[in-house]
Amino acid sequence: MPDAPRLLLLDGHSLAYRAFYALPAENFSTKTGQHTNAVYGFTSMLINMLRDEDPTHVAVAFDVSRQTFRSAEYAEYKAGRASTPSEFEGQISLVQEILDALRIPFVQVEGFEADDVIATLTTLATAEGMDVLICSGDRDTFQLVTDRVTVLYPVRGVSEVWRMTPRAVEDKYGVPPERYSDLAALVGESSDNLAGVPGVGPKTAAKWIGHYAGLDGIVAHVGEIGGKAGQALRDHLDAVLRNRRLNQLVRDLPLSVTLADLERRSWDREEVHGVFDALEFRVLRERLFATFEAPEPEAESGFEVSGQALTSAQVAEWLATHAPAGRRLGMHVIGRWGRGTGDARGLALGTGGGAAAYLELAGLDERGDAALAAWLADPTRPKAIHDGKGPLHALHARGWQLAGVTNDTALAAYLVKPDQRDYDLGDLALRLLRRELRSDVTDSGQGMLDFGDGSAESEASEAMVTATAVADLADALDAELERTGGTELLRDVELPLVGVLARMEQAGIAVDLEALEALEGDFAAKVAQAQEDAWKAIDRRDVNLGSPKQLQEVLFDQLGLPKTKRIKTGYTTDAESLQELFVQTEHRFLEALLRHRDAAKLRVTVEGLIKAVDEDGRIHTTYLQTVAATGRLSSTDPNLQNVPIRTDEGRRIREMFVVGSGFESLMSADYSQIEMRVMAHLSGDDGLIEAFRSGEDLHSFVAGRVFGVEPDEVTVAMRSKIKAMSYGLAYGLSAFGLSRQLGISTGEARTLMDEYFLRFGEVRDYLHRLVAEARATGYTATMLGRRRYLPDLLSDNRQRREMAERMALNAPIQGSAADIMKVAMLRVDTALAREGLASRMLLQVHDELVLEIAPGERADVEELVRREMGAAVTLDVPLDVSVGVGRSWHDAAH
DNA sequence: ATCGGAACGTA
DNA sequence: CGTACGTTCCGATC
Repeated sequence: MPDAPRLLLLDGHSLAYRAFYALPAENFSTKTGQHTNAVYGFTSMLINMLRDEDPTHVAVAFDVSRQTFRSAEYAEYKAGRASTPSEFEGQISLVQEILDALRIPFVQVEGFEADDVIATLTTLATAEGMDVLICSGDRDTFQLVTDRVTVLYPVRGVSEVWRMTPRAVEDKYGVPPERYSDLAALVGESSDNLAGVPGVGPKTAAKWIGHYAGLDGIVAHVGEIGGKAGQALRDHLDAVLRNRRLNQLVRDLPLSVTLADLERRSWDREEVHGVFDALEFRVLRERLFATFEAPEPEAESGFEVSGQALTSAQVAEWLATHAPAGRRLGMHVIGRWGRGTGDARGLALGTGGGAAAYLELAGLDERGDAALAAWLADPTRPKAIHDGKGPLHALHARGWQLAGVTNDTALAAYLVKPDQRDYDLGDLALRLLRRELRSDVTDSGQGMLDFGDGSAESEASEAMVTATAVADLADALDAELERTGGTELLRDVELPLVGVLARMEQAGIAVDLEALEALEGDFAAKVAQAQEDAWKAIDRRDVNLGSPKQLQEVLFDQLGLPKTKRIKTGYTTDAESLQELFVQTEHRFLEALLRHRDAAKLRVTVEGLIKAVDEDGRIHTTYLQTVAATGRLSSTDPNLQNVPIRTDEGRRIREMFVVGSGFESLMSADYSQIEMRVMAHLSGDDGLIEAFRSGEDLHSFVAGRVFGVEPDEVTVAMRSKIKAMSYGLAYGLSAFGLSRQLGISTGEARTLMDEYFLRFGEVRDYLHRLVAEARATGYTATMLGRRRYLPDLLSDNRQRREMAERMALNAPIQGSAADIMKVAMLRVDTALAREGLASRMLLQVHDELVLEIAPGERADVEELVRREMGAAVTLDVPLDVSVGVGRSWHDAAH
């Protein structure tokens, strides 16, 4: 049975007004200065309603003027309301322009309120057997609620609604919807300037209504009601009856529209574009079209694949037929990989047109191997693959090279939407192709797919479907990247980087395992001693020092120490707070606990590294290229991007990373202050640019300017304050945050920031511009055009919005630095090969590269690295590279 | 067995 | 109430 038709009715004025107060007006205005926050919020709600409720009919009701039959009866009706803010002016007519473009009728009747129109349409619609949804911020509409009529009442700005069903009204107010007006009359409605009975709230009113079956009953028995409340009711009975007359909605207005006029119609694309363009609603327009023109991915079908298992003898011919010059194949490798190596068992190839093939790699003879190797290694034979670094290891392990990869669908999807947590092929196929990774494989040869084993056969089939999907997805993502300006980034940076990273992973870095194990023992002894001391200090041995919960019990219950910062699970026991407590109380337990924390952390770090040492005595990390939303790499299993360096004890761990046999030394090359340099360049700030060009110490230079002293008069304290502030800038640091970090007052921090921006004003302008542009376009972009989408910039939730603003500030800076480092890695890699050097890159730590230097190559490599890293991009400031060399990573530090 | 929170290491 | 990560441990939950 089809669903009953559903009518959605919106109260245009009340929703726009809600939106106006939910979204900050200063963040929503057009170039011409017209504020649009109310229009934006209303339209956003409208889109959500259309999407979530999928109504068959829609209308929006508006108030016409303040003069209504209600104000005629009671001159004070709605009096005392603040006059409409100037920023709200004109926004109602803009809402109506949008409705026109969307072909949604709006209805208004002179002398009546929007709610009366809604009540009338509700009455008409229910008589016709329709379900009705009312979206209004006016509680008077609750009187309309029935089994078939639901009110959606916005709460918390415009992001959430309460669904007021009969049950919900009863639960909330203790009366059924048809008695809600009685309750409101008794209690009063301050927003309408209708006073109720003093001292009577919803609870009392509901009790009376229940007892006397409504307001009529209450009036009939008004003399029986005792107590102060009863007397108050008798004193104010006229007002109550007046309230009741005024809050009664009119359900039989003469209207110029019929229900048939309210049926949803398709809109005119051009007109919608025009209106949204004028309002500069780029993000919202995307959402509108995404919601209504590309319905939720619903798999229409699987992939039609005509596949065959190839014998060695067939490989060359199949490739010649199905991958003629220039024709890209999707590939999928079956195997295992990790820690810089792997193994491949099978390879599936798909044309995307339907033809697919599968090869058992172990079974290939020389001829098949040669044919495959030639195709794989040929840069002019295009391939697409999904997350190809692992498969690359697997192919390398079998002696094959891979070239000509023109798309990696995981990387491409990452560039299109870098905030996703993973890039599962099946999800991408569903989203972009609307197909399921389902096998509709037909056997194109006679029994060619018969491996004599059902599971092998289905594995081969699935692999061919996957290869086909990769081919199709690659095409779709090519188009998507072209649209969003990511083509070059994929082709020139991310794709070539895959091979570089694979070689770095494969190389790994040598460690001194014996020394590492000795270090573990050392740290373990420190942990034991610290634990002993801590236990002794509190005279008990049953406390797990690694358990925040048990620590809270000890610190705040047993020892009665002052409470620290609140967190979800109680009070924090983080190192900073413990340190503060220690300064206050000098309790021995705290000292021992902090010592235990440090040692325990170092011990587990070392343990993790020991576990990660491979048979070749080296640690092979895995770099993730599609994880960090800003474009950085991340390192895992183990993470070699967070090896301690800040403390002496921690640095001992870096001594364990050493040069491997056959090499002469380790070299560390890092960019100094790359993010500040990016900021100087992108902001064009003369002062900051001069700071870098002068070659003086950056923080001293800046401090000198801010404090108005000569560079040699800058004190250590001045420099460190400025250093903290400079670094904080790129993170969206607030005056509050700065004050907390520096231990100064907020006022002092504010003054410091003001002074800073007085001297480096273009930096502030630039940072503001970043956020404003991101708000307008919906995304930020790095120097190489890497985008990050931040829809929360328009959230009505302040916390989310401000978080997004800090992300918008940071993403282009951190991301541009990441771009530069990626280009540098490609250049260094290429130059090492070109110059025939045997030295190689091992690690990348965001702004640092670690290389292993072959005998006699030190000077050449140093020159090469300085040159290539320094020339990765051309900025208005120099890109300084500092280089150090030594037998260990620690010794190579500088 | 799996998950979220807290804590902490890096840039 | 400063961004971006990954790992470990605990303790609740299944």
